[in-house]
Amino acid sequence: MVQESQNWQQFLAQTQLFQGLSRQEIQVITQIAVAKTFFKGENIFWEGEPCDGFYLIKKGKVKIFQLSSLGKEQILHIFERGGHFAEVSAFDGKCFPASAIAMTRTELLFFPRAAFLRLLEKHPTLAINLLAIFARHLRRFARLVEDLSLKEVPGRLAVYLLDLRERNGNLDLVKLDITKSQLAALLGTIPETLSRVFYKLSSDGLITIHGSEIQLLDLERLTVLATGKKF
Amino acid sequence: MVQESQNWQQFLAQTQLFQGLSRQEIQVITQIAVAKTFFKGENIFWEGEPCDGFYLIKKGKVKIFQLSSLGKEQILHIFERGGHFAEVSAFDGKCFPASAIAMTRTELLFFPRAAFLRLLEKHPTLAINLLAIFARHLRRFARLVEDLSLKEVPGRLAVYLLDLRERNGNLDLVKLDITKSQLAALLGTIPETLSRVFYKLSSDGLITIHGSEIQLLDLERLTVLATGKKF
DNA sequence: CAATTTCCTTGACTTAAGTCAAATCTAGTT
DNA sequence: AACTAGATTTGACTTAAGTCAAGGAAATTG
Repeated sequence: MVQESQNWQQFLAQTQLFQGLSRQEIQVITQIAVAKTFFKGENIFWEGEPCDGFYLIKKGKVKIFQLSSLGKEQILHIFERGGHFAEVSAFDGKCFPASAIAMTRTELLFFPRAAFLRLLEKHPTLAINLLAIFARHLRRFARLVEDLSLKEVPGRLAVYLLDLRERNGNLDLVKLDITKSQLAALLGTIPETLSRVFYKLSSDGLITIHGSEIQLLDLERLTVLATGKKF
Repeated sequence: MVQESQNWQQFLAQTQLFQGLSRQEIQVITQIAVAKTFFKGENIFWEGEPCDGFYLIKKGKVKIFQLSSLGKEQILHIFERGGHFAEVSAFDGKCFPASAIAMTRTELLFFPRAAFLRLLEKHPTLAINLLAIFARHLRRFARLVEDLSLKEVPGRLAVYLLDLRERNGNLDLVKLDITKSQLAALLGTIPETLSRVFYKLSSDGLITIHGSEIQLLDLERLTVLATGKKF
């Protein structure tokens, strides 16, 4: 842990949360972090458990999700390298509002709550950074609610595909970076329904599908779908 | 405005956002606030408009909501006296993620964005307060997503009724403080469906209804419904 | 590379919830 | 108290999306 801290410091300085902090501050932060490793599929925490800190991803991919009593999954977000999660619980000290699972072998830095809160009080920059992060999460949630409540599955898929396109330099050929089952859980539906919606969009000429690669053929109609207007 | 500022100061000091600030700080804050009044039903802002500040409610009731292109409404939250909204947009400077309407005649204090951001940098207490507010909103949203995605309408209604009971000192006779149409929009459904669900719960013996007063007869089964387990 | 597991698709069916239209009911206002 | 605008309920119908079950595709692993 001690030798590695050199590597960490540069990494930490690049994250949303710790950006803008001085070397000294980063060094202090390094000292409170604890490394944890999780296997693929391993649970990091469950919804409802008490929270004792938050996590920063050094390597890997983490899924934040909720489960219904009947086993349906709603993915809230998927975090990758540099991402951090459970800051809200670490901040307010209440239980986790969702569960976390490592989607791949994952290396995390764990920041215990008490030390984190102390940092927060001492370093206003950190508080402002955290505000920006919370604001981003809130916007994401507002959009998720809008999608779940006011759009049908084809609309949500269109939103996702257009988003994916934008994230990948506006190329009309996009590649799904998660399985279709996971995509279904992210869109608030189930694999069977998603599969049928993919079929519908392709038979309507909006897209073509080859495995996980999807060609967006008709951006205009996809946009109409995504914004909810019913042609 | 100048004479009134005496009244305001005490009021501001009691809000979540400004609590813990000194008299001097409150005074500075008072000076940047602008009073605005809205009639019942008047629009305060629309989703997608650029944001130039946030609002604190002095009097009245404000509904924050999203509309689908077909006119369906999803209420995100209803704020009352002492509540504040649009802080996220004021903070990050992006467009409003939802619309706001005055549900009654409403008196607001408007805080322009630029002045607010300056305050935020100077007063760490304010930043911490705002973090707590954002955290609360995030938890509310996480729960809303869970309800919308993983629960059916009867379950969401049960959650609401049990919540309402708790807010009113655990009396089994609760009184709806919004119309049933608005409640439908809050639960992510429509009045017709809500009406049918009310009927079902009462014919199943879980509740009885007299207008806007609802007697909770079977807390156990209501809880089962609310937590999603299918009896 | 065979094997096993996980993922994806498809079909037949069920169901929760939305749509449309009309009849009531209610509360606030003149 | 009559009037009016909303709010609520109800009925008949449609539809999006979930369930269950089975077959095929793809990917991981020993």
